[in-house]
Amino acid sequence: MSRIRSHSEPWGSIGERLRRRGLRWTPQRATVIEVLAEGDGHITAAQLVEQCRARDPATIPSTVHRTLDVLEELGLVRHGHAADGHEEFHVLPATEHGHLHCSACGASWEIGEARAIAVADAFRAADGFEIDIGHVTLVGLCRSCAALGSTPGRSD
Amino acid sequence: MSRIRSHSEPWGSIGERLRRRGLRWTPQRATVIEVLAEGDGHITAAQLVEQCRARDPATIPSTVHRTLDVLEELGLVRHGHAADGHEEFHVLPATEHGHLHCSACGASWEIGEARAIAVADAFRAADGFEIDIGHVTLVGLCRSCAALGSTPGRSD
DNA sequence: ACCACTATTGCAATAGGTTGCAATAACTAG
DNA sequence: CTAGTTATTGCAACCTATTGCAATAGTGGT
Repeated sequence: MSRIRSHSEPWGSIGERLRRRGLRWTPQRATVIEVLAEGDGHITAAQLVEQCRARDPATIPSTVHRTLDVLEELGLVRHGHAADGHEEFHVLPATEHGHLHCSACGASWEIGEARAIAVADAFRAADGFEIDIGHVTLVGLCRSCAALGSTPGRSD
Repeated sequence: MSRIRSHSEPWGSIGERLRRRGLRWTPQRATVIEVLAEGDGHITAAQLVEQCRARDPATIPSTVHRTLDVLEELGLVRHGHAADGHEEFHVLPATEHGHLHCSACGASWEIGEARAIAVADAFRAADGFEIDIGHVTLVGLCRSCAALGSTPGRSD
């Protein structure tokens, strides 16, 4: 059995998947993937570099970035953008979901699959647009900040 | 009458508005505002720097960025994020609107006030979230790319 | 008109991420 | 198991955007 907590199935055979495409299985990539497999499915490149360094102090940022590019091509991660526009990565498999950010109190949270699909359906019906709801973090005011009449800040 | 094409009213008295707040009216700020007032209401900081240089080759990027911060505090511009997360500025006054970007063909376009309000209403009703629809560019597949079964690229 | 005050500028230094390239090492074939 | 091929790495140079600070120059008061 796998020793990793989650997403265990698709991660186990990555070495083979890489080799089948003429790519290579390296210790650096193994480190990146270990960290990704143990995380909660959301991570920024900077956080990933930091966590890789905990395992291998020789970790080089550019290698991590390039590994993420490769993993995205393989379909194992997808990048999105946080409220401030910075790149963040979603580790797959993940259910369809979205991110909301309150620009007044700075809170961020997710909307579940049902809501995400409802939003996507609404766009598809109205514009014929097949929205990738998870790609960007939607910004606005949360219920309580809106009720308080808070003004949007510049948290991003 | 004003010589500028659009947004003429709020821009005329900026010098006074700045001074009333203890801020100053400088030639550099005048250059930035001239360019903003003549544009179409959407601009990135880099584009703004470039256009300011056409008028004043001595334009310094950091000055432009800081001027934009001031104008945002005054409520004359609002920043948002393009599909790739880069900052872009909306010149006010502007009607509520949103931006869509197709990750397959790279096209970007706007959704009008009616659709923007409909989206905002839907979020308010479902989540109590007061979405700032114009803040981020929504990414996905346009009608024709979706119909062709295009795969999302990495244009961002 | 001048002065004092201080917001603003311009520059230099910094930070963060990206890119080019020679050296390394993973992989495949024999 | 060995050797050749070439993907990948690590480093350094680079680029864009941000920040600190001394010098400059708008402003309001006299």
